[in-house]
Amino acid sequence: MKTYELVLQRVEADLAAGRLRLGDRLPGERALAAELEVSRPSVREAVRVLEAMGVVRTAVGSGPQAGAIIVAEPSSPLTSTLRLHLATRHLPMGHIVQTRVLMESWAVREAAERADTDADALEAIRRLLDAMDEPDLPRERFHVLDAEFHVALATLAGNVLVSTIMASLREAIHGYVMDAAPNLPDWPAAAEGLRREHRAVLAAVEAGDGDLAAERVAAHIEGFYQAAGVR
Amino acid sequence: MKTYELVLQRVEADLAAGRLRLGDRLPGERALAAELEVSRPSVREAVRVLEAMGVVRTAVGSGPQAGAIIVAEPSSPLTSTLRLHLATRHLPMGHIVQTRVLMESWAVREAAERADTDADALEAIRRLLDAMDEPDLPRERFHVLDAEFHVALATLAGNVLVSTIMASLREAIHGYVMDAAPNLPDWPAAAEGLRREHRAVLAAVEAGDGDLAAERVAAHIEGFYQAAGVR
DNA sequence: CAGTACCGTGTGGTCCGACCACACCGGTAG
DNA sequence: CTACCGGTGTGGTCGGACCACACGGTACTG
Repeated sequence: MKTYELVLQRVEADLAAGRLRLGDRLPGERALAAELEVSRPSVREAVRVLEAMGVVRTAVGSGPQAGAIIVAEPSSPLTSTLRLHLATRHLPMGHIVQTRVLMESWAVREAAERADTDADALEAIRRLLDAMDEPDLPRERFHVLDAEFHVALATLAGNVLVSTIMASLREAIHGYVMDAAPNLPDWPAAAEGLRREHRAVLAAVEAGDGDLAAERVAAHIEGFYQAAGVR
Repeated sequence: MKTYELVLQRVEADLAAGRLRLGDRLPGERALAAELEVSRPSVREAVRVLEAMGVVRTAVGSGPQAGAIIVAEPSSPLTSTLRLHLATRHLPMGHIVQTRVLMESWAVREAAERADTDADALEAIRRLLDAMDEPDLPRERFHVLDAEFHVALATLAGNVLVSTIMASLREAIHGYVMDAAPNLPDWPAAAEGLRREHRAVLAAVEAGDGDLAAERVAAHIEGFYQAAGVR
């Protein structure tokens, strides 16, 4: 058992037992080291891992906002882990696209069929689409808004795990999407098509037609990757 | 920019550029520190993060197996991240179950409908189910085999991301399942029911009936969590 | 008395140097 | 030729030190 794992165990146990809650501060690195009878570097390595997992956020200085604060940010670690593994080329892009289709189809079907879908959230999504109608929108900005649209869509289903995974997938592949964008021969026309498809998906959700929404979102995603030749 | 992030960037760039490949060794901690003009502790923190992400595996000693080796193990980091966030109680168990149903339903449907489903994999799954028929099987062992069965099912679909997420979900909640198992009033009868349902799911996959397989696996998962009262 | 500038204090961030346990590998003794 | 055994390089751990920073109370100023 490595020393820093001891620290991790301790923190996880404290979390599970409710001794540490969201917003609480971890004991200082020196205090934790003394308490567990390990060195400060070992504690630091553990804190780094927790930070990489999105469990704590660290800040220097003094006062309530300084130190290692317990947060719940599962998205960023998933994103960086996916990005790293994409970089190793042992995670085929096709599998990521397939997973996106799977999760987003389910999410829009779920959102369309539940009666209590958040009206404010729908309104926010409409505003996103309006922003994408802006002429002369830089490509980068378009793709960022596109990503926000898809994540917002997935969030409608009300499952934090699904929307977190969706957000991570989208962020992790953002760079690859941007690299592939020049492959589209006629960008203005392609963007127009994407806008139309977005509206169509949203319309199906609002109409409560889950099957149609799922079908449209799947075709939308697969169509884009095929056209852009992302691989 | 924190110093250890510099090291992370360097490694990710090397991976993306193909200068580091699976099985390669990272330069030694001292060498890396000298090369990037940072201290060894900073390098160590970065290596820890990479290890936590499942990108490298470290070992002491000398020779080809020592040092930090590039691996592709996306499952373990997902597992521990999920476990940690589960412990923070900001990741409802219900959402995890829902996600499992979503992904496993898709996986068995996919497996049932593709012609080239691996016969060896199916045979391995049958052996798993045979092992679960063993009388006097300890509960812990039963649940481990159960988990292996579900992960193997998900792997049939041939999507590494889906099977990885499935494996992580299953592992992350294993402890909670074990804690909840005593809630089942009549364990032998419950185990018998689970065995029957497993066989039925596999039969539907082998028969090529995707809809039936998806329906059965969804009912199986939801039924268990409802009966055991996991929350 | 009110406002402001200032410095003490505790935090994480970074670094250095040292020693340990371990696994391999090559030289050496049998 | 074989078996032993130390050399060597690896990550693992430690203690201590200094830095930059942010807060918070205090002392000074008006």
